[in-house]
Parts: sequence; C-alpha cells; structure tokens
Amino acid sequence: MMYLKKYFTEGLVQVAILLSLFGDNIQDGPYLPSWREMISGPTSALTQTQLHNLRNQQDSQSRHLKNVDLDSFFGARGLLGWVRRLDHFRVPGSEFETWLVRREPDALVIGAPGQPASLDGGTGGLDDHSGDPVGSPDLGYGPIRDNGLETMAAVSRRGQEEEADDDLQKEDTETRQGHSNAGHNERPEQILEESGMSELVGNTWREGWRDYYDHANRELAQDLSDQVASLEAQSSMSLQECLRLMDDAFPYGEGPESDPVDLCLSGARGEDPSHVRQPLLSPLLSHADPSMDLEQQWQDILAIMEPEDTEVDFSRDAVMQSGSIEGPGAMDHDRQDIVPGSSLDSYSFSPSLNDGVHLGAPLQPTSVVSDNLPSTFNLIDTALPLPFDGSVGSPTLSHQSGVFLEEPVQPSPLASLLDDALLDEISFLGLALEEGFNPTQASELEEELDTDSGLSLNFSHSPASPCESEVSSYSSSSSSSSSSESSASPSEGAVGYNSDMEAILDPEEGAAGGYSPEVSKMCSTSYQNPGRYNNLPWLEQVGHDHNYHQPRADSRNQRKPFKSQKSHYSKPYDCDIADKMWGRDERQARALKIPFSNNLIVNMPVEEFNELLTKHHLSEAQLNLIRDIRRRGKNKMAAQNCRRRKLDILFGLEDEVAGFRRQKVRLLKEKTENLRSVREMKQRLNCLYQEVFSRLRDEQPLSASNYTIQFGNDGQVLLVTNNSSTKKKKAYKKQDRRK
DNA sequence: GGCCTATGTCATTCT
DNA sequence: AAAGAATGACATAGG
Repeated sequence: MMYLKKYFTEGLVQVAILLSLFGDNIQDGPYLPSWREMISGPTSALTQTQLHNLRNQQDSQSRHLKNVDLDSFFGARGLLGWVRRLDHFRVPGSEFETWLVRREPDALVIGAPGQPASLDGGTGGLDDHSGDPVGSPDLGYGPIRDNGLETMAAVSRRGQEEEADDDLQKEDTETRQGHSNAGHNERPEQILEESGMSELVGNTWREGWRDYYDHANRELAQDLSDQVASLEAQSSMSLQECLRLMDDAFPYGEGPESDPVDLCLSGARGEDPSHVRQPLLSPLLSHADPSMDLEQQWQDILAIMEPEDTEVDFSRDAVMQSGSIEGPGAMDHDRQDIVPGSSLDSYSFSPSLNDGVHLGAPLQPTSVVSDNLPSTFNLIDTALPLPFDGSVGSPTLSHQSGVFLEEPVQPSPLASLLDDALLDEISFLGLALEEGFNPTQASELEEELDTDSGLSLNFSHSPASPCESEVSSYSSSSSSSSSSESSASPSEGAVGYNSDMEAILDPEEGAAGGYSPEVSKMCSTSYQNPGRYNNLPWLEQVGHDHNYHQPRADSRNQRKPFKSQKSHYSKPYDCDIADKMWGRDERQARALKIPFSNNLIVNMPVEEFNELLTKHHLSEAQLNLIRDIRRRGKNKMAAQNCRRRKLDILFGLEDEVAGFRRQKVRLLKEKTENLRSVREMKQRLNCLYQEVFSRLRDEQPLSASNYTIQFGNDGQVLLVTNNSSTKKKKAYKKQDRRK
C-alpha cells in the first residue's frame, strides 16, 4: 500500500517505471511470481488494461479522467495480484513431494507429516539405508528418490523464501477465508482491500470486469487447489499409513521373509527375494511396533480407505477393468509408454503381477493427446489394484482389480481416492484439447510463452503530443501559407497562432482536447509494434497507425493526400487550395470570412478563445460557426482518443488472455506431475499388498488369483476364494495385538 | 455493388 | 453553469 501511494503521488513516471519492472517479473519462471511480487514490491500491473472506460460507463466515480489509467493500473494490480496468487495452489503439490521425502529417509517423520524441520535429516537417512542410492538406480526406488531430491530442492527453496511466503500465504489464506465466508460477490472487494487499493478502485470495477475475471479464474484455481489439497490429504495420509502398517507387519530383519519392497525390487532384478537385503521401508519404519498384529494393521489400512469407498463408481470401474472402453490398441499403447524409460520401470512385481498390472504411466503426454479420454482415465484408474468389498462391516481387501483379476471386479479403494483428481484432470485435459493444447508441447510452450512477457510495456507512444501536430500547424489566417503545416515541426509545441494575438499558446494548454502525453504513455500498448500481433488475424485490420495527430505516411495516406496527409485545420480558410481539400467547416469558415484558422479555433484555450471572439466584431453566424468548428474539432480529437483507448483496452485484454493461457499451461504441467507422483505411490502400495498376500500360506502357497483377504468382525483374518460358488474360508488364528 | 475500415460528426452523458 | 471529455451511433469516403 505504501509503495503504491508513493508511486501514485510521485507521478506517472514512477508508474511507468513500475510497469517496466514488472515486465521483468513476468518473465520469471513459473514457480516464483508470487515470491517476486512480495520481494520486489508491488510490481503488479500485468497489463495496462484500460478498463476505466467500462467503469466510467457503469459507474461514474468522481475521479479525474486523466487518472483513469492509473486507476486501472491499480485495479489491475489487485486483480492480477489475485490471479498470480493462483500459484498458491502449487503449495499442496510441493508439500506432497515433501511427504515423499519424509517418508523415505526418516521414519520419525512419518508420524508428523507437517513439520518441515524433519526434512533436514532426510537425505542422510536415504543414503544410510539405501546404500548407494545415487549409483543404484535399479534398486527400485529411483522415482521416489528423484522426487525426494526434487522435494529437497523445493524445500530448500521454500526455506529460503519462507519468510516472504508466509506473509503471502497468510494473505492468501485470509482471502480464501473471506471468499468462503462472503461468497463470490465479495471477492473483488476483498482483493482490493487486501491490496490496499479499495479507495482507488470504483465499485463498477469490482462489479464489472474484475468480477468476470475473478469468477472465471477463481473457479479454475479453486478447483485445482481443492482438488490437489484433497488429493494430497487423502492419498498421502492413506498411503502413508498403509505403507507404515504394512512395513510393520513385515519388519526388516524379522524372520526369514525379506522386506516386502525388497521382494518387489528383487523381482525386477530377477534375484531371489530371500537374498535381497536392501531395505527400503523397514529402516524408515523401525519405530513401529514389529509385533503389531497383522489383522489390526489391515484393519487400520481399511479404516483409512473406507471413507473413500462410498464414492467408488462401481460400474465405471468394472467397465474400465474389463476393458470394454479402452481398446486393446490404447492399452498396448499405454503399456508401451510405461515400461521403457518410465519412471516406474524400476518397480517390479511378481510375474503374475507383471502380467496383469496396468501400470500407471507417468501420463505420457503423447498418449494423453492421441488417445481418447477414457483411455487416459483407465490408464490412471487401474493403476492401483486394490479393490474393495462393499460388504458393510466386513471390509475386504481383495487382489481383484483390473490388474490381475478375471472375476467381476471390485472397485479399488485407493483408486477412488483419486477419482476426483482424475476427473478433474480429464476435464482439464479436455479443455486443453479443446483449445489445441498439447501436453507434449507444454514445456516448450511454457518456455516460449515465458520468454514473452505478455506485457504491454512497449511504450512506443508517439514522441509528440497528439495535439502537438495540430498546435504546430497553427497558422495565421492572414500570414500563413498552405505550407506552414507541413513544415512545422511537431516538437515545436508552442507556436504563435495569430498575428493579431500577442499570446503564445502553451503547448500543454493547446493539448486541452487531446490525449495528453502522460495518459498516452500509460495507455499506449504494443499494438504499434507491427510484429507483436502478427499471429492474430483479426487484428490485422486493427494494426493501423493510431498517431491520429501526426502526419501519416502510409500508402493509404499517399493515396489520400487531401484528406490524410494534411489536417483539416491546418489550412487557413483563405488559402488557395481547392475547396475539396477542405472540409465542411473550412468551406463554411471561408464563406463567412472567419479570420481565424480552424486549428486555432479548436486548440486555443477557452479563455483566449473567448477573448479572441470579443476582440473581433463578428456576426452571429460567424460566432456560431466558430463555436461549431471548435466543438467539432474538440469532438473529433475526442473521438480519436476514444478509439485509441478502445484499442488499448482490446490489446490489454489480449495480453491478459495470453497471461492466463500461460498460467493454464503451467497449472496443467504441475497437475500432471502431481498425478504421476500419486500413481507411483499407488504402484508401491500395490506391490506391498501383493507381498503381504504372498506371505499368507496354508499348506501350500496360496495363489493370489484364487483368494481374497478379508477381515471378519470378530477379528479373524479370512481368505475367501474368488469363486463364489466354491467359496471357502480359511480362518487364520487371531494374533495377539501387542500394541 | 457489397463489405470493411477509418474517420468525422452528432447527441448525450459525465466530469 | 459552462466547457470539455467520453462515447455510442450514424454517415461518409475509400479500398
């Protein structure tokens, strides 16, 4: 606020400087705009939207017209500040990655997933327990490790900028709370208040365009942030608990069984699981009670999953897993995308699992684009082969899933965790596809777009005041010739306008009716740059010269020498140019022998104009004509300025649209990354499930394809055959809980 | 001749 | 209240 007031009071030059500074900001990477805004101060105006016109239309606030651009600047600052705070929705994503780091290297962190302080020991723990994590990419936790490293980097960055971000997040939190409490209609006001600009922005602004932008973008951002937040909360907590419990059930070094994860990993390497002693989870979970009852652990797992089960879409899951929607081609394509070079290819499963598991590919952009959306959904949805038995009171874990089940499928509880996220992703991708967005090009596009500031900071305004040309074209009605206008320099500014008059026009006063240079600087956008909007065909006809008051030299003007190359008011009424060169006013003025040039009449200050009229004895017809000439001349300049402002608004909106598109690409990219991480976690959980099942033995090893693990209400662990006709239950002795 | 664009002008409202 | 600014609507010229 203080910044803004300072700049506001110190004049428009400082505002221009601010805009220039902001132009640097917009070129930052996609992860730091909010920081930069906080650190660098209110470099806020994304574009110079000339929305004051709209505001003036709807609500005529008592602000000076010459300040409307500044108003719009500050108004845009509030709006765009909010838009840029959409970056906050990435915070959940960042925290989600943080969770990965905490879980892997440091078991103590698991119980307290919201404490960044424990992250410091994460890297060391990772190194200690994994042997040579960097040099052993085939250990199977490469993706997680990578995520962890990324997270560490993110956390490090976060720590460095935490102080600034705290303020920003606080502000954002307050904003969101206000939004949730007050509803949509109060959001713009809240934004204005938090930006300290409420006193500068009119009501119409809040009710008009800002509402429009606020509504559209907040919906987008809110959906994303809610989705990511819920996704993180659900999946991270559930997976975390599951992994911990499962690892508790099979602690490292206890008994002949190897670590569950090691089994999975060793399976990928073709090693004997019993000889593999590369712990992945056990060291991290060593704090857990190793004697914890398996049943209790499963129940804990199911308790975590259960709330999500009610939202499972059975029919869709069944269809998906039966492959009725996804064609074999798409399936094959997905698999091809997954295995080689994928971040998941380091995960391994038992042979049966490998046959059936439909690994969630890290959302290969090509597959997303080339395949239909259902296939994409299937790709994601079937990534977790953990179904759920809907029987009330008897939660059942089943290996039935789209992965390795032949029987009627049951929805996966963990898969349901991601339903919302997946649907949102689909809608997002659908939207992107609608607009021709290709995720494969997202990165390139983002880079390309980021290089384009999207700002209209190219103040290629006319060096001369819009009225200077006319002022310079003043000529005495008696002494000036027709060449006076063409030879006058626009920069001369003040020119003696009449031999009868002793006063010298002040150039600023002479620009009374024109578009003031300061305002022109504020409003001028880069549409005068011929190359900027070359890709907008509808703008080809718009990119004309808007220096209305300057002599024009384009081909059109050459074809229209009489009308365009010389101003109507540049000729004295008694010059010997043909009548057709003059407009109606010139002709009438000459007919009535008005002793002033039209330029003089129009651009003269009103006091001097009135004095001039009184000095000369003019007839009523002459006075009326002079006043009409002045009125029409003023209005003509006003119309020119009005049209220029319209174009300024137009291009400002174009800039904003470009900025929103960049942000959309950025958000899609982040969402894709988050979903990929979730899929990886689901795969790991599935691996653990398979391992647990493989350890349940009767007289002989049980086939995972024939049995389903169930828990009875009495605490018994049951193995239910998948064939309902020959259903038999094997009750396992309830183990003592040593909790 | 019709369409489009640029520009001027008028009427009206607002500052 | 006057002057001017702003702008929608319309007319006109030219391509």
